[in-house]
Amino acid sequence: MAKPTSTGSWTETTVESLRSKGHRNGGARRAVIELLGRQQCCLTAQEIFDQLRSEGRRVGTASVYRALEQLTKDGFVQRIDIGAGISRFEPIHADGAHHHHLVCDDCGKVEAFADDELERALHKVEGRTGYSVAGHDVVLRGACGDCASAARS
Amino acid sequence: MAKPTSTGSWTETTVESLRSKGHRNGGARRAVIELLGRQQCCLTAQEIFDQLRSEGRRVGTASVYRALEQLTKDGFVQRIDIGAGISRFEPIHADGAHHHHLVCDDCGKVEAFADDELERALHKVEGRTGYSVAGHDVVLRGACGDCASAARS
DNA sequence: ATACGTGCAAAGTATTTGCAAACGG
DNA sequence: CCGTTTGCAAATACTTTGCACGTAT
Repeated sequence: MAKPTSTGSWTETTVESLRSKGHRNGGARRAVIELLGRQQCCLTAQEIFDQLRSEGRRVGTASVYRALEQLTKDGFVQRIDIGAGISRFEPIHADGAHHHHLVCDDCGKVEAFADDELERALHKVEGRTGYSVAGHDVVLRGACGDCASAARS
Repeated sequence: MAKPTSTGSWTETTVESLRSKGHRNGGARRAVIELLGRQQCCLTAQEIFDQLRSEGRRVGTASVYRALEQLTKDGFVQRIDIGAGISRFEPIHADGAHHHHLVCDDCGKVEAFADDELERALHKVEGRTGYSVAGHDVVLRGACGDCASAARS
């Protein structure tokens, strides 16, 4: 369970990689990258904006969206669509470790889970599709423990 | 392979079930249900609206959205979030047969695929989550055959 | 100094809501 | 008849775009 994830590595790799592509290291995008690097799971654009504001940074929503779009296009961030009209974003770690999401339809809570057998099954299917599959996304929807017992009582 | 799926059954079951819950059988929702029942894969709300209009029905977008929301809540329709801000909808068939989606990042094409091993792996994981899982959704993203070869040339 | 990056405000889309009229049972 | 359902239009929510200014290199 305790995974030796060097917390800062994604942040550093990402910043360095952008730099080597000739991008500058401006405040807003840097702040977005650093915030994402600290997260364990996905955040909405609004959450990122609010968090940065509450840290005192005078960022604009546009910069957050622009940074996320660029990071997604360059393969550093995965965009996850769970509910209609709200996108969530999380870092893609270089070591290939990744997880999927478990959503409570009731309270809206989002949690992560990982499963090797599922990954293997996905990988097999991907080879059969005729597509050049770049990524996948699995969402399980249902009632979380709390909401399920609340409903039962 | 040949499964005796009586094509109209989902439509009928859904209408009947709504009726038994005391809902009426008005024109707009009925039209949405019938259209969905004829589909093999998912449609966007806009596609449903356009299709109904082109058939000469004077439906409003609101009715389409309201019908879809109700059908989703009652478990007759699955909502699928592929791209940001666009939801897609497809009937949930009673026999449990269902498929997942393959999306081309390039041209936006959406196709369906099904895989038993993947379903088994999902089912196993679902039991371990602590959630009461109501449904799942898998999306594979990448370049379809056409777009991949176009990029290569 | 010179582009790239940024913040603000306005625009653009997808979806939801308010309400009076239409309609099914 | 009565209450659900509907269509329209206005409102909302999230995201994108235009533009002048700031800032890293």
